[in-house]
Order: sequence, then C-alpha cells, then structure tokens
Amino acid sequence: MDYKQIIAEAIHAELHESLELNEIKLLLEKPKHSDHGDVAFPTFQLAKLLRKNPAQIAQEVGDKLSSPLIERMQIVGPYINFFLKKETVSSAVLQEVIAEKNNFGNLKIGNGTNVPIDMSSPNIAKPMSMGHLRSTVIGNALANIFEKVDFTPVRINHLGDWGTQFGKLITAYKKWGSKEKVKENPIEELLRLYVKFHELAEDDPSLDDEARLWFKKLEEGNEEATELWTWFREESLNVFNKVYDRLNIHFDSTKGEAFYNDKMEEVVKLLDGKHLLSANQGAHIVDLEKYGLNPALIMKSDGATLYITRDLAAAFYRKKTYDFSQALYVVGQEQANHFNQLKAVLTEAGIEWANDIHHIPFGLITKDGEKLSTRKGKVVLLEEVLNEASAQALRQIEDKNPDLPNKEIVAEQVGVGAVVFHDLRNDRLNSFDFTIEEVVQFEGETGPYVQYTRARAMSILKKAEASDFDASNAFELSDEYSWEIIKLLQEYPNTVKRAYENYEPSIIAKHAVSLAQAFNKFYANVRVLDDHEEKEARLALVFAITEVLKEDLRILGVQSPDKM
RNA sequence: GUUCCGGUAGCUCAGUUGGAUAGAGCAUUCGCCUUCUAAGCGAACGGUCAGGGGUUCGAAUCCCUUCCGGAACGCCA
Repeated sequence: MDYKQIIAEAIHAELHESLELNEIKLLLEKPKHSDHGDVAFPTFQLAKLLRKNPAQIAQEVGDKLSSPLIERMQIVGPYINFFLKKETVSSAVLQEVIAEKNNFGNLKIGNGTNVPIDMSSPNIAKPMSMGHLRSTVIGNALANIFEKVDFTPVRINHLGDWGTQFGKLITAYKKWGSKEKVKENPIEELLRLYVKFHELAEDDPSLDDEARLWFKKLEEGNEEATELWTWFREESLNVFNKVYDRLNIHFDSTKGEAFYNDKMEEVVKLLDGKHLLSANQGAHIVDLEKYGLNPALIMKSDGATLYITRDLAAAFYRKKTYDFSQALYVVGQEQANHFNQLKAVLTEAGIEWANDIHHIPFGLITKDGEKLSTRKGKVVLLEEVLNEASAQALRQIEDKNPDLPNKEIVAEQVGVGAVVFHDLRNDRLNSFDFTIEEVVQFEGETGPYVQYTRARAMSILKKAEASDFDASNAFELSDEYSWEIIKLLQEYPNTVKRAYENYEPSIIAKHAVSLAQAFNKFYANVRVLDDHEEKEARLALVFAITEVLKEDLRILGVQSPDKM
C-alpha cells in the first residue's frame, strides 16, 4: 500500500488548481520525529505560488482535508502533519506481505533483459584477498537486486588468467619451483615464487627480459608454456571454488581474459577501419583528448595488446552473446580511468550501446593504512578471514546456545554472514582499513544481529505453530512498536527500487538493520504469545518480519538460520 | 601538477529529491533475564556537520574557495 499516494490524492482534491498530483507527492515528506506525524506536507512551495503566508495556507488547506486513512491532522506553522489510522494501514500492509511473501518488493522494471555483471575476477596463481571479496559480494548482491526488479543477471567471473605475469610466473617456477610443492599448496607456493621474482628482479633486470620471452612463447602456443599455464589455472580454480562454495555464490560464466585472445585482432581492425588508431612512439593509441582523458593504448610497440583491448573485445562479445540492456563491471574505483576510456573508445567508434556500460566502483581496502599488494606480499587472505569468523561464531554458540543442533553449519552461516554483511553495509565507495575485530563482529549493526533477530521471530512462530496466514483476514495493529515496523515494511518496494537505481546493496543492508532494530524494540515491549485481541495480527506481523528479513539477507548473499 | 573520491560524536558510519530539534552502532558508565533466544532492550555521556564565502523562506545536503586525507593519470591488470 502506498499511503503517500493516497494522502497526495486527498491534498490534490483541494489543490488541483495549483499543483499536479505528482508534484504534491514529491513535496510530501517523512518527518524525522514521530510527534510530527507519519507524513508531512510543507507549504513553502505553495506559498510562493499563491503569494500567501505558508502558515495560513496550511491552516486553510488542512481544514478541508479528509481521507479514511487519516486518523488526525495537526497543523504546525507551515506544516500539515498527518497521523494515519494505524489499524487500517497495518492490515493493508500485512495482507500484502502475506500474499506475496518473498516476492514482496518485486518490481517490473527490467522486462527480463540480460545484464552481464563482471565480478570477482581473481587472478590465477594469486590468493583471493578481501579486495576480491568486495567485487564478489557486491556483484552478487547487485545480481540479486537486478533479478528482483525483473532483469536477468549473468554473473561473469572474468578470471585474470592471462597477462605478462604468467611470463614471470613461468620463469620463477622454472628457476626455483618444484612440482611437489605446487601440488601440495598451489596458491601459497605460486605466490611465493611470484614475490621472489619481484624481489630479485629489482636488482637483476635480465629476469624481466626472460619473463617477457616466456610470455611471448605462451602467446605463440609453445607447448611447455601452455602446459604450465593450464596447470596453474586448474590448481587455482580448485582453490577459488572452495571459497565460492562457502559464500554460496556461483557464476554463469567463467570465461576469463584468455578467452579473448583470438578476439582482439577484430577490435584492432574495427578501430583501424574507423581511423581511430594513430601511431605514437611505436604504439597504437586512440586519442581521447576531447573526452578529457589520456590516450587509450590499444597495442604496445612490440605488437602485444593490452588490458583495454581485451575489455573492448569482451564488451563486443557480451553484447553479441547477451544483447544486454546494461552491462556492469564491479571493479575497484582505482580503475575508473580505464572504464572511462573504455566507454570513450566505444563512443568514438560510434557504438550506440556505449552508455549502457556501467562501472560500479568500490572503495579500497587497506591494511595498516597501506594498499594491499600481492607483489609486496601484503595480503589479507579471504579464506583466513572466513575461517576466523566461523571459528568465533562457533565459540559464541558454545557459549550462548550449546544445545543448538548443527552447530558447525550455523557457525559457518553466521561467521561468513558477518564478513559478507560487513562488506555490504556501508556505501560501496567508502574505503576502510582492515581489522579482523571490526569485520568479525556479532553485535550492533551486523549480519549476525539481523540473523539473530529473525531467529527470535521464527521461534515465536514455532511456539504459536503459526506458519501461514490468510491474506484476506484483517490484521489491525494499534501500538507504537508495531507501527514502526509497518512503516518500514511499507517502504520495502521503494527501498528495492533505490538500491537498483543507485547500484547500492548497502541500501538493502540498512533496511535490514532498521527492520531488525524495530522488531527488537517490539519484542522487548509487546508480548505476542499472550492472549490478546491483537494476537493474530501480531503473529502476522512476526511472520512478515521473518519473510522480509530473510529476503533482505538473501539479496545480500547471507543465509538465514532458523535457530542460532 | 591535472582529474576523481572523501572529511559529520573518542572510533566506524547513516542522513531519498535542500525542510521542523543532525541520527545509529562500537567504546565508556549505569539499569533490565521466575515472562516469546540478553548475539537483545533501556538510560547516560558524547557535535563550531574540516574552515570561509555565496544561493535560498530554509543548507550537513547546491555553488565558489582554502585546508587535510586517499586514488588515478600510455607501453601492468
């Protein structure tokens, strides 16, 4: 139920000569303080229009208004404050949630069109760090949000399985590596080799030459190089998949950078055909000065292609394969320049879908104030963070709820939930300095707090043996505590819409926290299971809470244990 | 140097399109488990919204400017 709409209609009935219906709706606001009512109409704009004192207008208009939804009105200076009939609104909102269940909040925006989402994209032979977590969980949450508003998301893991680093890796492996050690501990060993390479290459430039040579061989299909590359890739993927399983995130495509090796020549031809390429110090560039950007380097002086060439090839491939309405790239904000270039090159080439490409940037994670860098060995390993979180959750369960069945499973859901939720609860673009204490928290505005809240609600439903409700019943609630919940439930579709429009999962996370806070206040002050004339309506409210919290968490990629 | 992000309570952050008295969580102190899970609830403490100008009936929010922090800026991805 959209009560703002109904209030707007009531006002419009009196003011149709001065303002359009949606103008009125835009003016309506949600007061910050509950003693200012549920909806407020400020009359400043109207005062300007009618050249009258705003307080006077409020008085005159307010006197004439009426609607079955309005319990009472209060005119405070230039504001008309509306207090809604809690019973009527509660019933309508709960009927809606009960009828729609987890589909509550679904919107018809995308017409089912495809939206490829470039996300996660770890580099082969390197460990997954907290930085990859961000791309992975933000991408997954956006995929869920897009699905909820009727798009068809395509989760693409654009693996970093190509590039000059493989030349370095092969060089390092041949010099200092062993098959046994890699088999034993693939990522750790490959990382050790990679770090060692960089350390020694600082004093010995011949190593870089050798690495370049090996990469060249790899590009030319040299057997030994290809064999090593394939092996590194396989071992790495096995390790990654374990983490993805724990996060419960899966991909529709794992076509990585290597997949586009044979598709870049076409890009170069296309750009050349449009006379966009110019030679510069032996390299081929697209000049982007008119976009205020530095030139895009399409081909190096040695003939090798670059990152942007590959991403252009990928963009064309995705358009051809998915005919997308939008294409998202969930990649750190430090690559904003790259995506600006990508769009600018496509625009220069006259590609009409260039503006459907959206870079979804996110903030940097640092450790002790320093940027994480695999090369320097400065990493926060994702797997270790998840392990620690899960272990702490298990300790918490042993302490607070030792009789809980399936402790390990719940501990994993709670621990991983804490980490994922932490990454999604704030604005994507915020940077943060990593500390395990902050990430693995179970109290306050955290994932486990939301999970716990829902588990308490589930427990009430179980005791009442209430699992389903008839949406045609009336569910009239009158107390202040349920009213706060009702208002938050009512906002849900708009919350989903805002999350979609802003590509911002944190809007969902904030809604989950607000809802959980409102429910915990209700829980502390209102008895549900006691005999009371509103008991059935209260149970329905509890049911609605469990549904919407679960849906919020599902969108974020967090599990909802029924007990914890 | 240029461009882009950011600066709100001790710490981490909210603050739809500009609206009434700037809000949470953590931390600290103090209350609440014979009643639906205390991973909870309540209370106290805590602020020149970085500084200065401007636009407006009204600015944390928009514009200009200064300061501070971070990032990016052709042969890595």
